[in-house]
Amino acid sequence: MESLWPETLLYNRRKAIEQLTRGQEYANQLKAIFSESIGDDGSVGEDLVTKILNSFMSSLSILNGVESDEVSQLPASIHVGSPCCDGRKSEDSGESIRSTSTMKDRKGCYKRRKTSQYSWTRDSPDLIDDGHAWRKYGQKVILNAKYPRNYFRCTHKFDQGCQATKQVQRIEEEPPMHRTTYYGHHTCKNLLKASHLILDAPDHVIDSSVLLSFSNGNGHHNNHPTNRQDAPFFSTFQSIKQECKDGFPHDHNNHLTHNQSSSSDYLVSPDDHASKFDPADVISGVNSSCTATSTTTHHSLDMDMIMTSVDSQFDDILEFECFDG
DNA sequence: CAAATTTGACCTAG
DNA sequence: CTAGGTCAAATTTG
Repeated sequence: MESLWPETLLYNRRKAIEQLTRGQEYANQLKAIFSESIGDDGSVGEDLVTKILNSFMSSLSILNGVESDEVSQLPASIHVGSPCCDGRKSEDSGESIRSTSTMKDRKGCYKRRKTSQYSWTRDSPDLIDDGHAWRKYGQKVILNAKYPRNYFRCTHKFDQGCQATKQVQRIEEEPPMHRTTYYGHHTCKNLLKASHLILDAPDHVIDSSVLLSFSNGNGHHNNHPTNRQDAPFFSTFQSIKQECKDGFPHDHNNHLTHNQSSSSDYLVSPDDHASKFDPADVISGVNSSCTATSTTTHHSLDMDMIMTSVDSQFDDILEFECFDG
């Protein structure tokens, strides 16, 4: 297991490059669509696609540069948002044990993430199962929020060292709206890996407009008035867990209509610009340029393909972020 | 009975 | 000091 490290890195980076390249291709296609089918305000979209392309290009060049450089640098810089390791604490994330001290004495064994970790937020009208197994570990009343915030971690935190975490909070009652913020990335091998696009919605449903708003740095929360929009992503997932139980008072019946669940996704990342190679930085760079609105099915499909590329290479690269070993 | 949730205490970043 | 993220004992669920 442990001897596989460099190989895995190489392999994963190659895959990442592959995915990026594919994304670049898709972005090119999208650009073509924009430039030919839209007359008036297509320039905005086209501009954005150009930016996307640029991001893809620079990401690729960075990755390629690293490839030719040296692999040994990777593990150090790859630790993106996990703030915990200053170096003085030998304990590392992911391993279970903390029980050595008396049960009541939890001093020092808290590790708190917050502020400087990449997060990915999704607003959705229903509780959407993202295909991962989550375990609720807390609930908090938040100061100016009407509804409590629920904390989930990956079920495989201890058996597989998966550091993924999410927070779910209802943000609206009337049309039930929930904001889910994801932290960290799944390193667990989970069966329902349902991560990407189902997107088989037939004729009708998809014509809703898509807004992908990925921002990084500074602006923690979404102030953009428009960042709630329908997106045809994440439609059909298998099991809807009951994340609705307590944090979300009534409405126990969340019958998620397939194809219909809309959500808005955006990425928030900290503002530290590491000067070294930082996969997540690269990705977020790509992501941050993916801000586009489109109104046709084709466009949303294209965007989805791009996002799939970005997403999967995100997974690829960050897979070795915390290798548990 | 094991796994998941609840819930108040605990802890820490800001 | 406080808000909010995490822990873990108690409780519930399957």
